[in-house]
Formats: sequence, C-alpha cells, structure tokens
Amino acid sequence: MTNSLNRRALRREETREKILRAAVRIFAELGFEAASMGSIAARADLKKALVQYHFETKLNLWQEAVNFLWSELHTLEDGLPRLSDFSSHDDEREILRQVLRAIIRFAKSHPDWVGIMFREASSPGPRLDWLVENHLKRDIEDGTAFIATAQSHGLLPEGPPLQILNIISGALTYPLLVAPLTKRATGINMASDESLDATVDILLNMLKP
Amino acid sequence: MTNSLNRRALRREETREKILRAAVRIFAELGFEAASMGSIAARADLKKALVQYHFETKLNLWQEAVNFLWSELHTLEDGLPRLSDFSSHDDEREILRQVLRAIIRFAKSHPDWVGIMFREASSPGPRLDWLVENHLKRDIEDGTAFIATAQSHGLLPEGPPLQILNIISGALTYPLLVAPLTKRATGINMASDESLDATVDILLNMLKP
DNA sequence: AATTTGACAATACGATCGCATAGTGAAACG
DNA sequence: CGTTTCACTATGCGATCGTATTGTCAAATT
Repeated sequence: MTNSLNRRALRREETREKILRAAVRIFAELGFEAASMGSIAARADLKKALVQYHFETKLNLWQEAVNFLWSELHTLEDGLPRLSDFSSHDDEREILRQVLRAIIRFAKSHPDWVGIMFREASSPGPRLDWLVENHLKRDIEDGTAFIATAQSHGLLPEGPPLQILNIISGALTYPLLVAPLTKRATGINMASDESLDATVDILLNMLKP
Repeated sequence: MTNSLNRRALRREETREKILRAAVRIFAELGFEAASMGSIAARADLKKALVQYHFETKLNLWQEAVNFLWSELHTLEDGLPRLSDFSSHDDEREILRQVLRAIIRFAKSHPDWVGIMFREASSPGPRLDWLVENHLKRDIEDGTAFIATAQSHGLLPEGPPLQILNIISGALTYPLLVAPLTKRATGINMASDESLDATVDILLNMLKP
C-alpha cells in the first residue's frame, strides 16, 4: 500500500463521514420522512447526487447514520465505571451518580441521539424494527442488567428493572429534550451543565433508600 | 333561527371536526413537515381540496388541530382533584397519586397529545413559539404551581419546581412514549393499565420522604 | 319562485421529493 | 506513459407536495 493509494480512500472516507454527520443532525431534527437528501447534502455543503452516490437510498443512509451515531455511543460506554469495580457502599452510590451524569452528558452533547431515539421509538414501523434488532435490544438488555445489579446492591428501589430503567431514562432525557420549550417559556436553560447536574442530584436523592 | 338554518351549519361543524380529528392523528404520527394535506384528507375520508377549503393553509390547520386537542385536555383538568380539597396528610398523598394517574391515563388515551408535544417541543421554531404562547406557558405555570404546593405540603422533595416538574413529566410519559419500542424489544406492553399504574406507584414510592 | 349563498369537487400550477443515467477528470495502476 | 478506476457532477424522470382557481349543486334567503 503506497502513499498515493490512500489519497483517494482517505478522501472517500472524509466525504462519507461528512455526509453521515450531516445526516445524523438532519434526521434527528426533522425525522426520517421530513428529512430530504437535498437538505442533508446542503448541510454537508455537498451536491445531492454525491450523497446518493455514496449511500444509494435514503433508508440506507439513515441506517448508516444510525450506526455511525451508535458507534460514538459505544465509545462512551467503554469509559463508564462499573459497579463491580468498587466495594464500599459509599463508593457504589458515587458510581451510580457518575453513570447517570455520564448518560445525561452524552445525551446533551449528542442531541441527535435523543432526537432519533424519540422520533423512531414512538411509532411502530420497519425502521423501529431495524433499530431494535441492531441496537436497542442490546441497549435495553445492558440497561436492565445494570439496574438489576444496582438493585441487588441496595442502590435502587425494588420493582421490575425494565420499568425502573424507563422511569430513570425518562427523568433524565425529558428535561433535555424539552429544553428548547422550557427556554422559550421561562427563559431558563435546562440544558446547562449546572441544571443537568442538579437534575441528576435531585433524581438520585429520590432514589435513595 | 329556524331548523333548516342549522342544517348547513351543523354539517359544516361535523366536517370540520372530522378533519380536525384526522389532522391531530396524522400530525402526531408524522410530525408537521411529513404530514400532508392529502394524507389528512384520506384519513378523514374526504377530498384534499375540502380540507384546504375549511382551513386554508397547512399551518392554520395545525394550529386549529392543536387548539382542538388542548380543549380536550382542559376538560380533563377540570375533573382533577385539588390538594386544597383535603386536609389530612394521608389524603393528600392519595390525591397526588390520583393526579399522576389521571395524567398518565390521559396521555395513554391521547397518544396524539404526547406525539405532538414531543415532536414540537424538542426543536425551536415558529410552531414551538406559537405553542408556548398559546398553551404551554400556561400549562407550565399551572404545573410548577402544583409542584410547589405539593412541596409545601411535604409531598415532594425539595428543589426547583420546574426541575421536579420535568423529572416527573419525563418519568411518566417516557415509558408510554417508548411503549412501541419496549413491546418490540421485549414483548412486554408497557402501555397496559397495570403497567402504567405500576409506574405511578414506583415513582410515588421514590418521591416519598 | 327567483336569486344568492356556501359546502364541496375538479383541475392545474410550480416546487421539491427520491432516484436513475450519462458523463468528466484526476488519481491509481500495469 | 497509456489505460483503467472511481469520486464526483449534470441533468432529468415521475411522483407528490402545498396552494390557487374555477365550477357545481343543493340549501338558505328574499
């Protein structure tokens, strides 16, 4: 493999990633139907036909964009602390706080993820099926497993892990999702770091004994 | 006003309501951009031009549909119990449970409301501005006032009422919103009455002292 | 009974959608 | 250096979008 051989492949990869980043944003903002190949190309400052060239169909572009987004999510997961890493009860509670904070921070820095999640998860269809099979099934399993572990350590209240997971997920992501609304209605920016940390603290305070 | 005078006016009102019900569903399912005048007309089993005749533009139809939806919401609010109606502490806690259950029940029976809320609240724009000014501002004020009252009665943990409101709202509506996803991934129907009541109970248990 | 009103339909307009096809020109290869 | 590969562009197709215009016919008015 010479140096010049990489020139084209490198440029190709750059272009593809540029398109994917634009696609993730547009899909998250507008939803699948309302997003257009043209608007995605415009966001990436490229021609529409180029997007079509690299990703063929709109559905395929959506899938690749989702894969791209989830790959970033998994890099976060690798950095999360684990409950098994610590022993004392105080440390475990602190780990729970760190995990919740990491989740809400990721959600803040990736509003696209929240947007795509909420838009696709709420109505049945082929895209939800694909999303469940390729990403969400595993995510839910990991999530419920974490909840169950935390419960067995006495960190979370009793109850079906799946329900606890949904309650916590909603409590964490909802304030962030409706931040534009809250900002508009009250002038308060709920997406600030202070607000988000406060949200975690309030929630953790609820979850205590 | 004769009998025959009402014939046309009545039919007009029937047609308008038929269109509005269809519009609410379509807008909630697809979002504003993806929803089309044609699909709304088809859902109402009417011609596209008739929809245009009654509501002029798509934006105007959306606003009227939202007004129609909120008018149903307000009939629910009128039936809600109030904290000031009871005196003993046990009764107050029971009222809180009833209020939360009424909210989640309404959300279940009006998925369109949840859909429109989540779709419009998450991204800034002229429609969000309109929604805030005409409905949400008042809703948020009422909500935070209720939270503050419940806090003063020792029913909810301390903290900014707006944040508590968002946390509770998210914890209640999220499980319902992602019910299609949960159903697909685990086979469990989180939108069942039992699951929803359990969600309220779990949440209330968290909110206790 | 003659006339006006208004709920509704038929049709067309320009714009934009996803997608397909035919090039173009520089980088990679033998 | 001649040839092939391929990232990228130009152009156009049929379908559908929101909207405007005009016509129709029964109900309401005078």
